[in-house]
Amino acid sequence: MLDNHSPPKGCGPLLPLGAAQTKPMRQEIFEHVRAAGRATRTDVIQALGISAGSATALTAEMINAGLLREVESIPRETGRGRPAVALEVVTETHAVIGIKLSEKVHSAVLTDFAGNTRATAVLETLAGPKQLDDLLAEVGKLIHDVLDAAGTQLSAVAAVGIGLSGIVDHQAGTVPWSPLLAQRNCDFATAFREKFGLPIHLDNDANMLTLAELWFGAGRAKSDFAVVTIEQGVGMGLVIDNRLYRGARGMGLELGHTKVQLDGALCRCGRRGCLEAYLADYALAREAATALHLQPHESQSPNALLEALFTQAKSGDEAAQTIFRRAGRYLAVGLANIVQLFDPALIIISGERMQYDYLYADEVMSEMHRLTLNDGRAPCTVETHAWGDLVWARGATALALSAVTDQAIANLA
Amino acid sequence: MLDNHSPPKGCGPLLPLGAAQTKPMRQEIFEHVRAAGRATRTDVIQALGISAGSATALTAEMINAGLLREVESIPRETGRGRPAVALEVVTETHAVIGIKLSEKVHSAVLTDFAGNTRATAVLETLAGPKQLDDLLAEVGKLIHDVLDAAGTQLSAVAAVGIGLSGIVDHQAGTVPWSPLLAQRNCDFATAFREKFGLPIHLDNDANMLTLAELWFGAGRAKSDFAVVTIEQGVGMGLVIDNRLYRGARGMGLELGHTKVQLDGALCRCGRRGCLEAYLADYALAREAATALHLQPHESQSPNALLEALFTQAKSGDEAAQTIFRRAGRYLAVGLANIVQLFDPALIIISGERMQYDYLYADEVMSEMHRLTLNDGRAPCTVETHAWGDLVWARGATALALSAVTDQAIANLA
DNA sequence: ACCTTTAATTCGACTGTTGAATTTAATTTG
DNA sequence: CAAATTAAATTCAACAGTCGAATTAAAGGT
Repeated sequence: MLDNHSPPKGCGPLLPLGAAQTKPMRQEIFEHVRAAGRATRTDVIQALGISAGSATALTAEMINAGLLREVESIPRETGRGRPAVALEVVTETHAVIGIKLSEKVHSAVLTDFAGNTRATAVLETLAGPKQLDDLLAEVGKLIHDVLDAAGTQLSAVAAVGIGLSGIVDHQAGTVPWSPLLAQRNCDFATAFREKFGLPIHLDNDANMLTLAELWFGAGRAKSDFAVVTIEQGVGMGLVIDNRLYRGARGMGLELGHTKVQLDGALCRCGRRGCLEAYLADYALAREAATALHLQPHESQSPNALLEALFTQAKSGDEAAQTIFRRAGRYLAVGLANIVQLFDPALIIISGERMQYDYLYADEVMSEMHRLTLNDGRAPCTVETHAWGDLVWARGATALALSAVTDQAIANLA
Repeated sequence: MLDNHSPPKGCGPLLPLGAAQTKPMRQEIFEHVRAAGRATRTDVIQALGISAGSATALTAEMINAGLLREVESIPRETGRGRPAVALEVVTETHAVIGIKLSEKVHSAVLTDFAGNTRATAVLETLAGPKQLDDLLAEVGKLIHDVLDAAGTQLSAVAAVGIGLSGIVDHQAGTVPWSPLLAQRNCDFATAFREKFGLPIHLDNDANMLTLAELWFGAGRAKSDFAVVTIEQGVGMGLVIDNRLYRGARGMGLELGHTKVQLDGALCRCGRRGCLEAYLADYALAREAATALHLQPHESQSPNALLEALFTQAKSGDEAAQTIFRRAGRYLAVGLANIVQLFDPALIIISGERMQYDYLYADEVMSEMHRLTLNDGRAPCTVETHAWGDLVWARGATALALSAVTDQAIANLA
């Protein structure tokens, strides 16, 4: 019957599930109010499916703690019964700063606790890798400027979020590699904390942009979507079940370095056939010289080169058009692969390069749909956002904001 | 100051997080005992970090309910203090059947509540699409056989899990498309329930295999890993945080139809450049005829063709070798893309085709590592398992088993 | 026989939540 | 204008889940 001498080896996963992802109810209420901008207790009760008793107790607690407040003037509507009192986030309690660092320009946004932008700042800078100290000095300048613009001081800031391109370890706060930094494996977070004495949250720029979409943009109403950025490189962010997915080992999702062609075009990373080697600025620029019949020594800035290429293509030049057309086709491949692997309901394409409409042309979309299986289901929607750097910085505020929120709620208990 | 007349639009995700993923503690205890095969209360306390009081109360409750039992004969070890009493799952309470349906042979496994295989059955069948009723008749035969072999009857079975290739909607229990079924959009689950009156859990075969690895195989100790299968098609399963990830819209992860070549080889799906068009059986077979200098009318079974091709390649034939070499290189591309996008700690390659060692050759692995960025981190491990159909069926039992477990625990409260 | 050690149990306390009854604040109606 | 009506918010007893300190249980060591 039962053999006690050979103990069973068992079955099922040996590791426990990731730590409880159930937020305390206080936090869910708070976040619902913030997400709605304003909400009555009844709204909260219905949206979260909680009891009225809990709503009263927990909102009272948070009002008491200065996180929420009742809105004085009720936007009076006709209706019987006791009028509902709207709640809103007390915006003044915590401010956060979000910063996007990039090669030529840094940007910063200061938002209040409700996510409203209070001030912005921009800092032109020299391209090329820098020493960590120099980069932090630029960050200091930015913070100073944005505080100035907001009429506040550093002590009012609860946390800072920073996004930069490259390989960023969000959890550790380190930067294994970035085009902005001369050193490898920078301990960015520690250096920042020493210099500014503020909580810091780092992530790569694609994740920042994805957070911006999740918190402020088209992703707010979607629980699963992907964001693709095409600029200096090709980046990607993914939201699964309303959370930013950072990959199993905390590494970014390197869409730009997925292979779309064996022995294909040469990529910055030294490998061949990466998607980015067909789409990124440098990939177009290096073919542009040929199409524009420039001599090798007639150098221009990459941006000017791309501009010229674009006007050339628009005016009907075959060589210029074929560059964009090929880029578009590979973009379609990249998007199709995302659809096949993640099956998101929405893909958002973003980045300054989106002004070149070859990228969101109908041809690209239809090519993408041709390349994907879709058994009768609604095809994946693709949206294009040609947003500026400030949006990335706002995404960085979202990172800081959510950490500050977690902390503020935890302090209640 | 505060402008009450233009209500804030808010920020942050609008949708709540997915339903609570926190299992009741009873269930965590039960699953830990089952995963360990046998565990004392103290083991449980340490592993789950719970209090001794809870352990006593909850194990007592489950012992009382007949889910767990104390193991009589303690495997006596030297040591002081009160000896710990091991707990184990009461295996007899629930049995489940797992079934893998495929083109030429179906297999079934009957396991007890602890996941031990009690009996197996295999049924040869004709290839080609069938009517749902005919397929269900074959399922009936299989169930009958496996019950016979186990010496039980249908009433002892708590649930059935079935895996089949194609596009399977796990949640709805429907099969939008499968090579096994002549109809599209079969409501398989409903038909099954009507015929057998048993709870049924459907999924595609790649997910079944992935579950098998998670419950019984190399994935048990990993929280994040990918499984790639190469057989008639190329399939993929993904475990994120100890859970099977089914894609944002519940569709499988169609690795086989990711594009690795613009305008590439023709795929079964009618599109060009799909990974599967370079790797799957039919892809190799259609080039095999050329390499083996067969006339078009000299048809063989695909399997025989592949065998012949393989021996030809081994004996040094260039044409045959180049077929395998190309397949291997594209496999490397596919694996590299998985690594870039998901960054798993482990990839398991599985399937009968693994007997052809071109696929797990060192060359393929090193090509894959060449194709991936890895900034100083440990490269992704790749394991190869050439397991038979019964493992897939065992994966199907895992699906049924976890559902039955959820139910049994829920019934306690 | 008595101490030490380890396992398991008991039980009071605490937390987070619910739900019914109640209070509050408005509108509508006789 | 007072009473009825309606809806929002509050109060409060109850309950499930969990913890932790004290206790009991079962062994070995001295």
